[in-house]
Amino acid sequence: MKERLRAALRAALTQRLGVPPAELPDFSVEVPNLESHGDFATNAAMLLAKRLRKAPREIAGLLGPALQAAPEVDRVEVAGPGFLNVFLKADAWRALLWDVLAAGADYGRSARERPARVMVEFVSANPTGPLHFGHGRGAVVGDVVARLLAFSGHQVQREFYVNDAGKQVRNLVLSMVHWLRKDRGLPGELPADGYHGAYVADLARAAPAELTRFLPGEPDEASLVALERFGVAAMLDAIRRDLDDFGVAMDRFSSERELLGSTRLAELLQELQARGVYEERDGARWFLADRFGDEKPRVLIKSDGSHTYFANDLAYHLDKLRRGFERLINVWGADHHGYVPRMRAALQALGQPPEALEVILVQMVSLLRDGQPVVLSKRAGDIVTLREVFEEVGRDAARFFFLLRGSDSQMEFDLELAKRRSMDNPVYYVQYGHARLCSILARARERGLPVPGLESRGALSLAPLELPEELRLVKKMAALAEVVRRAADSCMPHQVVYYLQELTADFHSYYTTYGKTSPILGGPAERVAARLVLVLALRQVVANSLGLLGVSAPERMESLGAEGEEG
RNA sequence: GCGCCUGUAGCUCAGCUGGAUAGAGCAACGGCCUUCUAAGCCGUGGGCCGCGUGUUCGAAUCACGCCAGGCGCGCCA
Repeated sequence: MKERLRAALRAALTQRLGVPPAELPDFSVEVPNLESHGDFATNAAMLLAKRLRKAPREIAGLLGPALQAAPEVDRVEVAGPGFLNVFLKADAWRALLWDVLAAGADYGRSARERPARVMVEFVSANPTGPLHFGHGRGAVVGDVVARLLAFSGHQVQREFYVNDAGKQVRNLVLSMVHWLRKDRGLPGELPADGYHGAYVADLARAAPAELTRFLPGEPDEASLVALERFGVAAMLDAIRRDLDDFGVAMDRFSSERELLGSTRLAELLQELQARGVYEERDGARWFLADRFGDEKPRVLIKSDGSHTYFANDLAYHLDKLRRGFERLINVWGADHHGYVPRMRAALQALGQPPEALEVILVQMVSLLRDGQPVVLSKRAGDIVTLREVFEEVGRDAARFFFLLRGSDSQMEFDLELAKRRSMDNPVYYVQYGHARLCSILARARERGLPVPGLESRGALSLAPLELPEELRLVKKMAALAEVVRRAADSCMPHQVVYYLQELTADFHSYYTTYGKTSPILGGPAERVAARLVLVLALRQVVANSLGLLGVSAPERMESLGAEGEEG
């Protein structure tokens, strides 16, 4: 509808006001904040005031009739400084309910004229331990951004980059060796950057005997590598399980080590060399990143001949582009932000579009228990794992909480609050909306009331839906596709959360306001039928939205009991 | 010192690419359950949108400068 109004405005501007098509202003067509300002409003007249040397309201008066021509339009008003407010006929809105039922689980999905091939790389935690609490936010944000992109018509691939080649995995295996020796009473110390957690000892003890034959001696390189592979594989398995149980899917785990084995890096270095942006200094090899907007040159090959993490990661990003992905979305912790200009510089230096790389920087999450920060001692190796958190508060609540704030705001995650089954907890509010809708339908069937389906389209009139609250709900449902597209394009999944909260709030309000005077299942049969169509459509929209967040849509929720201190 | 993020109600945060009278939840206070789940609803109070200048028909939103908090500035990952 928005697009049709836009087209009508463009036509009116060129034909009635003689504005050349090339000089059309970039006017808006928006849903206004106030309902009295119509279903849609445009600022076109104000933008043209200067050029046409006319008062905005006068121009608006000329444009109005053009919009009026559309069959869905009820009336058009000139308002305020020169806004055009467009009101649609109620019937035009009501018809949308059938569209919702027809589309079902696909309602809100968009098709793109030109879908982009998008890679979302996220989590990418070192395979040296289980996912900890801090990984949760990036995991959910990446997961939902991927869902949103796919639902809004793009082709999406999700990947986890496995840093299985560097110093960290070496620290892991050395830590394992330390624990093995300790078990046997052999001398030795944990390496300075070693891993303290008890899980490392468990991991070491789980190693098959043939991998620990070097004991009681010191391991040679081959033994170390073998044990390292074992440790990494086991940790990666644990990470996969954590993600799986948290509702986060990956299409592929890309191994840094395997990528190293390919010739990508060598080619890349040659290419940089050929372009004259690669130099040797002090025994190391540098990429002259400062020529491409970064602060300073960056080392690719260290003086000991090993690669920096950056070198390998750059090879990986190039690999993504070669595999045909046009948009590379990475979800990184905000502490890695300094890395962005470096990667962009390198892509640019290699003749790739630097803007292909989009980085979602997620800010820190502080963990609270009952309002007090949870203090963690890194030295003692105590970490709060992601699994502990979602097992404590529940997967739905954990996911919802991580999505509750924009990625670039730091946030607090209060365990007690997330667990609380009360009004403070927004996830239950939304889920309860869905359960309530289901319960109305169940009650209707119990009472033997016919629940209309799509087959009633055409036969059943929706005209009895005349309450302002009912029309408001329909209008909000109409916005889903645009909300999803917007959230996807801007990588802001929290927008869907807010949408969902508004939608369910409108429903709860409608339900309660009329619960006594005009209950959904009361009154004339035609009205009940029409309202059941509204309920069916609402349930679909709520379910689809929850689905996009990876949060379950329960059909019923256990009642807490009104007189409940218990529980 | 330089760079990135943030600063909006008592608290936690929305506010889309500049639009009309700045919103939500929680907290506080007052109401609503014989009838579709009260995990709900209705109402009241609460604001220098960090500060200042600029851009323009119009700024919480854009630009610049300050102030405050967080993070980063390795031949670490």
